[in-house]
Amino acid sequence: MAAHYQIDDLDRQILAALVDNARTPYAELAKLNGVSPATIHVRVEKLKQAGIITGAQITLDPQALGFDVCCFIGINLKSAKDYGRAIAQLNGLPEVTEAHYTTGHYNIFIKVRTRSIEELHQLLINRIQSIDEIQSTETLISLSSPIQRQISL
Amino acid sequence: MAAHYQIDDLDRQILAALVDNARTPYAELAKLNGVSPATIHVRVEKLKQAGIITGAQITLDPQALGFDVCCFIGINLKSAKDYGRAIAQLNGLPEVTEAHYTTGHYNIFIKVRTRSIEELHQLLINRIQSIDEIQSTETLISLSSPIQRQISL
DNA sequence: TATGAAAGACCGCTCCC
DNA sequence: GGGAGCGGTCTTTCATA
Repeated sequence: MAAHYQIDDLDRQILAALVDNARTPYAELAKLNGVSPATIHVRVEKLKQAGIITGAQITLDPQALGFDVCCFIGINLKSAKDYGRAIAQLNGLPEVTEAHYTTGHYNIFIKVRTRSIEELHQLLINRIQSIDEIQSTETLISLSSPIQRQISL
Repeated sequence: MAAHYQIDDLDRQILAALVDNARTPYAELAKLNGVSPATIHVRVEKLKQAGIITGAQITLDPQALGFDVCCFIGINLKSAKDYGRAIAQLNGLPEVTEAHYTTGHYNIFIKVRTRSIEELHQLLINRIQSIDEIQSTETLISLSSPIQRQISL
């Protein structure tokens, strides 16, 4: 992990291509950048060891799986020191895909996906607002997500 | 895209494994589930055609790349009908990794990554608050992200 | 130390049962 | 859904500057 590895233009090109499609053949990357496949391989290994590339995932379309509702929930705790316990409970809810400890209006900010508004309703009442450490919640429903991407370089 | 394809346990196992590691060999998936590699292949193709698997990405560690600051910004527009133009401008900012059209306190809700607080400051003043259609913004800085995952099945 | 070229192993794809 | 063969890709090794 250590210090930030200084990436160059070639690294940037490789990352951009692999973020777009993790299965891009090294030969293609090599041709696009005018280097040999071995060079691509060396660079990818370096990026992995630098901790920049953390893995490869397939991407799922939540809507195709029936998860039509995406929303953010701002959470206020009764006491800021309850943070750890609250997170542990939220972690047990598969619908929660992100949780952040934030400054600003809320103590914790989470992203949630459910199959329907009804399911969101039940989740909120039965599983989230019932967590002892939570004082109040505020829900922002995402009606559409026009931007969704990884950091660009 | 059409109707939701009904996935079974085998599909779920495959998806879970490939979300964890997109390079998991089909032979391994086959052995784990007591079926043949060809069956895995058929299932993966089916999931792709159903639009459930949308692709494969490498995952980047923003911090290893020097992007240490993650925050959410709630945006209120002067007029809700300016939505499209505001999104178009936000789309031009590489630091913006998500944008949602939301109900609740804000019209638009975005996720942003910068290398430093200073960079966030500049981004806010010079590139975001300077967008004509935007009336006001509210920033929530993420101090840590204890949960970060795709939907589980 | 980083690159270029080539050979080997592995995986995924396609046929047929 | 299972099994075998082909093609392609990744990986490794060696040579080079």
